[in-house]
Amino acid sequence: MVGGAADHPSVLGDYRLEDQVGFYLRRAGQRHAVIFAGHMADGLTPTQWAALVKLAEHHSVSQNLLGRETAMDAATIKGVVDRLAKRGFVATSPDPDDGRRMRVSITSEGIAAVQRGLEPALLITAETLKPLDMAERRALLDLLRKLA
Amino acid sequence: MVGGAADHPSVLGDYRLEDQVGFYLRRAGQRHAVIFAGHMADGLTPTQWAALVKLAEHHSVSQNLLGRETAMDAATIKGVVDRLAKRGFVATSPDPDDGRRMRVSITSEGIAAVQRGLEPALLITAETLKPLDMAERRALLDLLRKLA
DNA sequence: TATTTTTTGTTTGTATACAAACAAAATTCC
DNA sequence: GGAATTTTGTTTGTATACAAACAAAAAATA
Repeated sequence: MVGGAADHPSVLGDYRLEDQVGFYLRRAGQRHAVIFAGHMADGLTPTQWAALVKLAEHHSVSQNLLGRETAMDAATIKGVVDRLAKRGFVATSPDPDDGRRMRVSITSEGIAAVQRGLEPALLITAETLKPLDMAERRALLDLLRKLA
Repeated sequence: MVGGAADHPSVLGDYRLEDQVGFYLRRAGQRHAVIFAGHMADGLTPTQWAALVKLAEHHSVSQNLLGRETAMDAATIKGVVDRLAKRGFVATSPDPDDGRRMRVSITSEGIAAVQRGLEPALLITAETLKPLDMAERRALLDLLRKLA
């Protein structure tokens, strides 16, 4: 007799939600999101923060490229940029050299927001990794990098 | 001179998006979601699948408890249950012993969907973990469990 | 040059995810 | 028994996330 425990329908066999990576990736992501929302300045979301950080490095990139560098597809990055623009952290202008492109650049207010968010950002990463010792943190980062 | 590279504004110091767990948790979750959507039967989403699997184990639980066991808050599990109910995979009824509770149970069609989804589900986990060897898979699961 | 393909951005629709505010029922505490 | 608290579920609003369909511009190719 295999996979037919008395009080469980045999449909699932040995399959358990608690054995699947996807389940834990979702849980870990949720926990991180809560920590992020609890610490970040100006109510910036993880994706908004990612976009601002990239813009602080590049100062000006096309909207889709910004999305690629921050792991967001075209539809998602558009919403993020729109919301950042509405708050004055980012400015958009048509690319004079390419009629398709929308150039996105960070404003001085956006830079100020990055400055306010930097300490919280470090805290967020530290708090997320708090359950792990240093070797485990390195291992997790390595494994996630391989996975993505 | 620290943190002031020539072509980078010094705002960020040593902070890099690519060093933060949150960024990789998001990326890994996205990759898993794509793999999931590419293989799962009946167009079931990860959360819908999680709910169905839990219901296949329990057969009948309250809506909020189902949410807790599948890592969804009250508002989220409601939407998931509503959509599963609309497709006939799940049935809801008021709990006779507790006027607040909504009892959720899996239907025979829901069980059939779980049967159809089981092989894809195993494939999804395998494909997600493909970049890692066996020791790394165990390590990742352990670390994510500690994290969540 | 003309056609095809690719890239870029937009819009719509569906599905998480959570905060906050709310109502109703059950439980706890005095 | 009665009041305060907790639990359960709903609704609204905001923000990802992606598929699919579309349009416009640029690049590649014949």
